[in-house]
Amino acid sequence: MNRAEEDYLKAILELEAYTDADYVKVSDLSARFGYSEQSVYEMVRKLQDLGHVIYTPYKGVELTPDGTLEAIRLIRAHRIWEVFLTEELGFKWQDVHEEAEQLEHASSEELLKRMYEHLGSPKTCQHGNPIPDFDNHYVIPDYMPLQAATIGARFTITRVVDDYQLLSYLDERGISIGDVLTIESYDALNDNLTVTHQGKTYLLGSTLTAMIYGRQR
Amino acid sequence: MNRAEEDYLKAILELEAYTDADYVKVSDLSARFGYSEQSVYEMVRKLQDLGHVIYTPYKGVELTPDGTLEAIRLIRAHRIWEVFLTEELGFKWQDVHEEAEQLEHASSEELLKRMYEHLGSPKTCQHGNPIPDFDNHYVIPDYMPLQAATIGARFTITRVVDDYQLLSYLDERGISIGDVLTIESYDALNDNLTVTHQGKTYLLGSTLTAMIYGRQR
DNA sequence: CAAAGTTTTAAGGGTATCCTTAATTCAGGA
DNA sequence: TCCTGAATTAAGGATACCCTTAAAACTTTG
Repeated sequence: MNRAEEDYLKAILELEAYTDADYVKVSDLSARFGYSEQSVYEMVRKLQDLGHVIYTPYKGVELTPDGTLEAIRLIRAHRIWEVFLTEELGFKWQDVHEEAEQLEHASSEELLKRMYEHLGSPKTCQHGNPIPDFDNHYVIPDYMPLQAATIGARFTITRVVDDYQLLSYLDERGISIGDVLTIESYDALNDNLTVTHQGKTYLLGSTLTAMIYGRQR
Repeated sequence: MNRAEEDYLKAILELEAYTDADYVKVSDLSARFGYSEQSVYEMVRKLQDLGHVIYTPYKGVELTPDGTLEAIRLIRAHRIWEVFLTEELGFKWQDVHEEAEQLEHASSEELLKRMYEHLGSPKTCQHGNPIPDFDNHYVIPDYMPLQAATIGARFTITRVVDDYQLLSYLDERGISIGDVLTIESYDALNDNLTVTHQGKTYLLGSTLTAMIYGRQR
């Protein structure tokens, strides 16, 4: 397992999860990495030879059980590092992605296990994404996007997309996971949602409301 | 700066320090890495083109100021990680070298600065090697090898070579940096030094006594 | 069901980092 | 000083992972 292979496997799992499909298109991987499709084909063939993926022409790539495990291992590593960087070293949550991206490829299982315990075995990273346990149970909870919340509801944020702009916006306003928003109104014309958070009112466009997930009641 | 370049620069600094010479031989680097001499020549030429080293045929390689800084940065990273792994995660000191070797290439300056503070700005790693500060002051203290200690002296361990066998030996016996050994006797025939540590007596061969450094009084 | 669009494969390149084998050049001891 | 062994350079290869351009195969849609 080297860096390139690991990046591909993780990307395949993430795209699978994101698009909710069993197959990931070569063109999607190509777009994701900014590599040519030819390069992706070559790597996909290699990963298939190594038994990590199965590639069906004109359908796409799917992870084998083996490849899934590797990908989950990387996602776990990534999120454990993210927690460490924010919780212990005081990094802002919008600044940890790149660091974790490097570290996840440089840490042994033993190290990650110890880190995980050291951090108190957190169930999610600070973005609200679940941290797969060391038995590789990885279920993505099905939260509701803020976009879909109903007027008057109280909406608890459980997960936000790891997007620099969004995270910075929320950080500046002191909004984080677990906080409650009250849905005040929706302006259909401008596609703006008005919410209140700890006494303050915010106008959120659909770009933001599509990236914030939670539960309403 | 990529992994290969970084490894070379660090190796050059370490070999310079180890052999106490201004120049490092290509053959030494070749032996150190287990690469062919030809490969080392190629990399040395590349590092010279990049301005990190100066290579004088038939003399050897020396680091430029720029190359020295890079190498010191890596050594600092390595040692900061070693402290973290032993102090915070409870790794045994003989088990941290490989982990740190990976992590040192995956951590930004910002991360290292935060780690360093988080660890309480330690002056040395747990092997007693100095951690260069962020102004890149790096002076290797000139300790006496245990080998050279005189009979009857009390010898304080200040540094041990990062060697798996040695570290395991010391770990099993609960001997670490700062501990005091009393030099009992020397058996010239078998080149064995007898020392006592916390009431227990040990017979140390020259392989070990050459890798333990300290101060005597 | 055929054209249009997408996906796949083929062919040929480039760079980085390693390799081996075989000259050639130099330094230091006899 | 000359010779020998060590150090250096040259030449040619391999693999990994990226690239572009272009042809071929397939899918989807009008």
